[in-house]
Amino acid sequence: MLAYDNVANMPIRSATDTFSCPIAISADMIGDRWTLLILRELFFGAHRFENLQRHTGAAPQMLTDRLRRLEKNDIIGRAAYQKGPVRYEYRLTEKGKDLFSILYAMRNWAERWCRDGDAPLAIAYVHRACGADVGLNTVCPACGDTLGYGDLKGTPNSEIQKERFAKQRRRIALSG
Amino acid sequence: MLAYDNVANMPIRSATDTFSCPIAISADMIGDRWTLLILRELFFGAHRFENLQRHTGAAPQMLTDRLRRLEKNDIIGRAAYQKGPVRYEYRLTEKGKDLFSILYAMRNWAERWCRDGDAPLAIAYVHRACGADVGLNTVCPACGDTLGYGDLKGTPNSEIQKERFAKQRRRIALSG
DNA sequence: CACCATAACTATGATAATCATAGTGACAAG
DNA sequence: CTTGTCACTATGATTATCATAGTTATGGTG
Repeated sequence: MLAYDNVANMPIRSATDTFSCPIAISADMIGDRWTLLILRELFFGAHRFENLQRHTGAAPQMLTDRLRRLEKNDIIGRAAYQKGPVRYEYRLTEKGKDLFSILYAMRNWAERWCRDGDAPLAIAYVHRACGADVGLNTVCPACGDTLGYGDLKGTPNSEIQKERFAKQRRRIALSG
Repeated sequence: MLAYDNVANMPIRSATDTFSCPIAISADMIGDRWTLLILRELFFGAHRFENLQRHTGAAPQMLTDRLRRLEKNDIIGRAAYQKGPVRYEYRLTEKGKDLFSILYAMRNWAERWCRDGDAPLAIAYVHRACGADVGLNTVCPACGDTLGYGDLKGTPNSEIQKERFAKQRRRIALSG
């Protein structure tokens, strides 16, 4: 990758000044735990406040704050899905959908480096277009297509899912 | 992508329980602004405490804390580069180098969606192996190779760099 | 009409993280 | 024997996040 000519003599940057660096810009917009978990849930099909809260574990003001920021940055849109008591849902914009590549890279990295031994993948993805298991690749190993939002169909590993629910039950039992 | 069967009835998760979700694991390890900026700097060739501080703008305890965490997660290693007064430097492990795909995806996304009009890219990357400009692709548009750590050579846009230095000087002038 | 349920939040007070700034320790050079 | 370098620690103020409870608007049930 790029190397600085003279690292020592580069000027000091302030934390808030992103200086047009694209990584700093991305980090400002989505570089925090809650935002990433919210985005994961939006990609997985949860669109309502309550469900986002449920699946991420975020406190309501945390969620409100992060949703507002995402909306301000045009990553998600907020729209009423019913009148009566007016209720809103959140959906990824095109700009938001394109964050898929980042989330997918995060998933691939963690599955590659943070799995115990030869445990199965948490979620196996199949390329919709050709039916091939994509494994941990960014490009379909069968047909060579690049993989973006909507190109994959995921099936969570059933053992891991069972574990999830078991843990969940245990915690509720202990705390209740 | 995957859709929940019944989003509403999924159990509540706690914030600290990652439930083997690879995105939650990645988010825990690198999902914060400072960590991402530090990683950027490590990829760009800054390895010493002072330079990381200088380029990220992080306060020293912030930097210390993040470096310790990254070390604990085996993303970076700490090694003495001189005796005399013993001084340490930080370098990416193999696990750390593989984070390139995430940082590169973040760069691509921001350059695609957060640039004013037809402004040039902040940094142009060339595929070392074949010499082609890779643009904003994850796969070399000329030879089709996937692009990983070390495969690219970056050249910062000189106008943007000039702007950086100008802004820097202004801020120093104002605050001093 | 009273009462409960649902969903998208807001309010509150305690705890934890982050901030800017200053200081420390180990040495080397002048 | 003072000054400079570099990798940190210490400190006290500010800000963010936490768990929990409450609010608002409505629809359905008895």
